[in-house]
Amino acid sequence: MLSSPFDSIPQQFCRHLTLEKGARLFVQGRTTGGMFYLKTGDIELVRHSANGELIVIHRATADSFFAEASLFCDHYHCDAIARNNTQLIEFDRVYLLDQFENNAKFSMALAKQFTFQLQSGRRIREIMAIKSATQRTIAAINEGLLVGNLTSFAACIGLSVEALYRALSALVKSGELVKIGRGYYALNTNNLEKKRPSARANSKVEYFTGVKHYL
Amino acid sequence: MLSSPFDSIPQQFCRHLTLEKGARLFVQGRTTGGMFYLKTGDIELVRHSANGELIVIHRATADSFFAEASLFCDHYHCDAIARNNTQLIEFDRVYLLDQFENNAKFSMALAKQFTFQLQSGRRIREIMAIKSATQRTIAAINEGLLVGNLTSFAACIGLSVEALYRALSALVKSGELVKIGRGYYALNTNNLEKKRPSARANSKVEYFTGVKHYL
DNA sequence: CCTGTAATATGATTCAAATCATAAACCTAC
DNA sequence: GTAGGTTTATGATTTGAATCATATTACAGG
Repeated sequence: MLSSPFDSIPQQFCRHLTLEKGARLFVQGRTTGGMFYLKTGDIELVRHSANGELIVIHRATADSFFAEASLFCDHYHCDAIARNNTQLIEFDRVYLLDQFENNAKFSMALAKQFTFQLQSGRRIREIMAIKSATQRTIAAINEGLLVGNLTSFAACIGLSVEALYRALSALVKSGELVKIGRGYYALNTNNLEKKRPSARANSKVEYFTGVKHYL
Repeated sequence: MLSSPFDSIPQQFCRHLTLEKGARLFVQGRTTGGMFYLKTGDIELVRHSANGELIVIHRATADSFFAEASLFCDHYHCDAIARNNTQLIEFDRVYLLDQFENNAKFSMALAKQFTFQLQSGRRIREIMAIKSATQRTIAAINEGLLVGNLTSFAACIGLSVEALYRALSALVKSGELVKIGRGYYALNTNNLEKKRPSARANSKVEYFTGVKHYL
């Protein structure tokens, strides 16, 4: 479930939290307690802009980390609000910093985590720059981003749900996707073989397609 | 110029490189040599998809880092191609990993770098999810993303240059921006004061607005 | 089981950004 | 200086995604 090095953190440094929809996890200015892993639900990080309005700076979704930078900051720079009932784990900041001082293996594993998330985030940004709904959708699916339901997937890639449904239909029609069932789509591997150039088909190059690897 | 901990790396571990437009920095499968800081120019990281086409997974621009994950991987998982004449620095992987083992201060500074970049990337992603060209533009400017010329800024926030020019015009007309000169725009601070609620104007909360801080 | 709600799905319409066209300002190289 | 390329800029048109409307399916809770 939890990836390295979080799977090795002693339980006394993992605070398991449950938040009701609408509850605040922390507020701007509060002393930082640690970084978080979001098991289920949604957390929105919002900042009050200079002219008073709220700006969403990140929306964390299930099975992701957030507030990593708080490890190196004394105070939170935004509010964190639960947009759904959520379950999360807070990893104790003092423990993590202590591990950084004294446990090179741990700090490398953590830094590795961070760099993989950087990669992942940049890929998603590149995907979100794709104008065509259909092209963006297939790119996102190719990156393994289609995990939850279609509604959250649509939000994740910056499309309206309707646009996503139409894109999925088009991709099924064009043969790039197959519809497994209501709300379930998969890459059409047959189609993949057909389109792959023969030279490349026998290539010895190892493609880096594992998604979990990036996160 | 270079932020911590990169400003403290001995010169013998910093390879200064110059690439002609179109040149390859590394190719998929090659043994990793280190992570990079891009001084000037543009580097595109591209991957060959399963069906043979090229996928841009990241476009690094001036004054940014890339290939951080290569520190923890033996081989590059994409090609890096210069899209303009570029100057960059390669930080030796073996040195960095050695520092991780033996220099807690250094590894913390590096990890801090990573987390700030994570924050920054997520904010940009959130900005790119804004549909309205005008709203997206002002949000990006508020985040300090308008640094280079307007053409690259447009690409950075996923707008056509024309849409950006029109958004800028609209923002000048609405008073949120002021046009300093041809191609130069700035936030209208007068307008800001006017709109800011009086309660907040006297607030003691420190807003986290420094952009460099995030990168 | 029934009811309310959310997710999936598709059709019709609207609207805004992309695209195409054009031009002036500026910058560089010869 | 001027020729060619790039950036900035604006107008006209097209296109495609958002929006609105509607319906079916699925699912949770009483």
